[in-house]
Amino acid sequence: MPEHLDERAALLLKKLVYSYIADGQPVGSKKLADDADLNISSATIRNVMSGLEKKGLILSPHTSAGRIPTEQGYRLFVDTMLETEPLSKSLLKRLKQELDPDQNTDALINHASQIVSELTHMAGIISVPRTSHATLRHIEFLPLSDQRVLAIMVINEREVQNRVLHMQRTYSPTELHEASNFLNQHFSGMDIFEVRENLIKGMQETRKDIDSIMQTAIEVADATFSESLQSREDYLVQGETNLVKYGATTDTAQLTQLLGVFDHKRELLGLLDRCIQAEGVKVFIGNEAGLKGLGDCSVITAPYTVKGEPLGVLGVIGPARINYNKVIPVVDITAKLLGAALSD
Amino acid sequence: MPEHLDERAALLLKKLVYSYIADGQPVGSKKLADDADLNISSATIRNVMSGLEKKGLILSPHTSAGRIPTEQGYRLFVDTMLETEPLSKSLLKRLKQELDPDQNTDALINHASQIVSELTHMAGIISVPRTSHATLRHIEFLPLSDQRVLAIMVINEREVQNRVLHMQRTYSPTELHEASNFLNQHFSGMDIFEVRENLIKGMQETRKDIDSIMQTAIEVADATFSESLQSREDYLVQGETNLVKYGATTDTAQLTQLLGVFDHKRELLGLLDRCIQAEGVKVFIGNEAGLKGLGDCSVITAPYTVKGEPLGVLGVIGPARINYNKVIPVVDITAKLLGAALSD
DNA sequence: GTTTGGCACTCAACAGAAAAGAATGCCAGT
DNA sequence: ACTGGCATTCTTTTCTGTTGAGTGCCAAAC
Repeated sequence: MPEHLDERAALLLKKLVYSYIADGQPVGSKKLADDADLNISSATIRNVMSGLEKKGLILSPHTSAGRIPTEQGYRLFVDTMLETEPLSKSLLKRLKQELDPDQNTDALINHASQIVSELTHMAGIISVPRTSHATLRHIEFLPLSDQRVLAIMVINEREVQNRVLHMQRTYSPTELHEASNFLNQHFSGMDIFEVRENLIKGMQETRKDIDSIMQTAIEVADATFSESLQSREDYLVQGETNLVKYGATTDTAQLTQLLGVFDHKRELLGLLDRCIQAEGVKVFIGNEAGLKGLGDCSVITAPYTVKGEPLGVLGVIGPARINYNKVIPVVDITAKLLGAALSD
Repeated sequence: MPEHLDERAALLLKKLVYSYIADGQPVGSKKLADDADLNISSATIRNVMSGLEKKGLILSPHTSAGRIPTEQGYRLFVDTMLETEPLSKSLLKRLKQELDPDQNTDALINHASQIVSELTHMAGIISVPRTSHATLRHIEFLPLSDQRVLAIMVINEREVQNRVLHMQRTYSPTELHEASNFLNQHFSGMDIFEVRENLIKGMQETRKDIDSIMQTAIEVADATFSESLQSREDYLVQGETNLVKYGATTDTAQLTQLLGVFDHKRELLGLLDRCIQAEGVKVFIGNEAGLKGLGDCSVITAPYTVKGEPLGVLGVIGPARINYNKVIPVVDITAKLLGAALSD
């Protein structure tokens, strides 16, 4: 459809989108004609606009209103005529400060989504990193009351996880201590999957003549890993309330529908998952995202990578009528900084 | 002011509140007269109502509308004529399941606030437990790159915290290992404040002839504690979006104002703090809470205790027009279960 | 042949005015 | 002490006319 667009038509569309983003008001021919840059009359603009409307790039909500961009209009705008503004120095500084590498993974993830939500006034979403290649760094067991054991694992250098385990019998402190020693000596630095496999193999092969330390280690460690390996696929939403504050004009019904999107975890996760492979920023406009209830909304995502490996996706979600110029770089840079912070 | 209320007047107020909670519509004399239970005419009801209005318990938004309860009306209702419904068995079961003691503190806190938010369709708030008497259970240091050290602490039997520390120099793995051993041997079971004091004393007294292990231990541990002791006073809000979905009628301006309350952390924290001492459920109606922007809203809180010691406060916040009968028990029971789960 | 000014037309948004409806307050009767 | 009735008061709704923004089209101008 978008057979090559007239240069002037393109410029007009651009101006229109900018104007609509700024005001939120449908843009009429007169308003565009008043723009000092272009010296053409409103009548001419009307002609061009009518062409744009035929191509499905803009539409008028009703007869006597101006035009607003359609989904495809936004699309074309974002694809071909977007001029992103570089971040201000102060902002960049703040971002770097906030994403200080001296934090554990969870805190980083949290801060990242929080900060984009705050800066863009949209809702921030972030998928937690999939621990695809989790290497065991350190493990420790502590006895609790009632046949329960507290397991603490350090994975991938930095990430600390802990679980409360229900065991079959009571273990003494020394028993547990020796077990963790054993595991740390033999398996530290190995991939967590390998560790598990090794443990299972060890259990089957030498069922009998296994010494009691290793026996303990295997039992407790197996319980730990089997719990922790279950898919940690998840995401985090922050600043939903921005949507309320921002889209003050939109009616409540639409708002509830939008917020309802977050209740369907799976779909949103699917979307994020699809973005993880793509490099750089992706912009979904309106129904492109394939989510119900997202009419007139945009989703902007960027994967964050550690050493070239995409770990997860950072993004924002909000009304289609947003300042793409500013939001896109924010998401982009934040994702990059997050990746850097995580890889440190 | 509430000089003893006529028995009939009280009944009427009760019916009125129920009706208003159910419909959200101002209640007229006719509607109450239609109630089969009371065989009095609407005219009589009007007389009684006029009395109630003089006492400031109800008011009419405008001349030709019915009456709605005032803050004091709600207050009286909650104080003297509330008949809480016991929780359904299935609900209780679900609550117990969700608040399974085999989780770490953070998860429990999270689940608790999530579940009350979900069940009550209000926003859930919960203050994280103040670690007033934090006894050190176990501590572990792991070296990271670049003079950084990962410190892992187990406090109060169950709670795991970790920090990334920036040290003055690089420490070797064995050095750190010995340091943690030293600390575990000498200070395990002590209050964390005491540990810190002891360390400082040790540092001052034996500045010179200290052996290198203890030196390391002191340095690293001091860094850890000084970071971790900073007030962990904080709270968590969950399900703010419920407020949007629920109060569909209210206009956006009021909504934004309400959501703005969560931006003033301090005030809300103050409120929660005040509740921690009170036993049992507390209900704040409207401006009683002393928060700006909370007109027409209620806050319902209940402290959760472990072994009689109040640790924090669980609550919900939402429109004044809520089903107190159901919400109060939910908050109550959840707080109790949470306490039980935490003390296990 | 592109651009422009002019003009008729459409339709949301606004503002009154009128009508409808819901409750109340009061009063007189039971 | 209750009750039914009635005038009164206001909101809510509906209708109506008016205004103004913006379009589409056409014929003239460049």
